[in-house]
Amino acid sequence: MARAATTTDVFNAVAEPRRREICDALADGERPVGELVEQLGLAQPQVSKHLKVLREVGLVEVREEGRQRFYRLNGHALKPIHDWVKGYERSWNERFDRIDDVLEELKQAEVERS
Amino acid sequence: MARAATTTDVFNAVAEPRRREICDALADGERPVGELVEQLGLAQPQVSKHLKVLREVGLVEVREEGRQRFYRLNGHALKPIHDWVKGYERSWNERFDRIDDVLEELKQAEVERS
DNA sequence: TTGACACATTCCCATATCGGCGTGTAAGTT
DNA sequence: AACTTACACGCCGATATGGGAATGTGTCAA
Repeated sequence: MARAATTTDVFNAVAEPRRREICDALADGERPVGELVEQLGLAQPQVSKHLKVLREVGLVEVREEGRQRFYRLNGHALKPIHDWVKGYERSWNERFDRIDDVLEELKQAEVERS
Repeated sequence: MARAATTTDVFNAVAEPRRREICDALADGERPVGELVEQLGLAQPQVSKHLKVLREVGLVEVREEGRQRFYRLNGHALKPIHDWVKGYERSWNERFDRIDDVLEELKQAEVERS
């Protein structure tokens, strides 16, 4: 078996840096392909291909208007990534250390109560 | 050019489901390879290979003890993913809607003050 | 109709992948 | 020393990739 297709899930789709850049460029509203081509400095076909991948995993949606196609982001599709990573947030977020302290105190209180 | 190496960054390393499973298995403490093999139901060589990828991107670290190698997670390496995804959190987290409301109120107050 | 424009699709190709399988290597056991 | 255990590493093969380049398709303009 080879590596999983980029269109398998959002994790794979977003592993590609250019695809993340596209998301970023789409963060504050829809954009036609041409504008993305300019902004990313990539050839138009590659941008279209990246957009296709993003479409297939539901990260972007298209609106056709004349000969232009406006792509907009569907950030909701990123939730699975967020959900998975969130579990490890404790590693760098010291705010959780304080929660740990509180939990520890509660546990102590429990012990003392029994 | 082909697809970026899995060892390029954490995004690529974690795109592989089994590698995420390994992280999950390591979430609550270090484990020897054999235990991971059991838990994941994968062949030992593949687990070792996955671990190597995770090591190269700094997601896991090893501790040698006799003929065993205990791997532990370094969740901090996931921060880049979290940071990137967090920017889109607004899409699914309604809590941000309330923040938007607050910002709107502040803006209104600013307008009224001037 | 002809042409220009905005994209999408296709072909080509060098490359890295993941799993299967066999083998190396160091540590512990008898 | 011979054997076993716990891993790491190597080779193989089918496959999808991403960029380059060319071509196809639908829309608007003259």
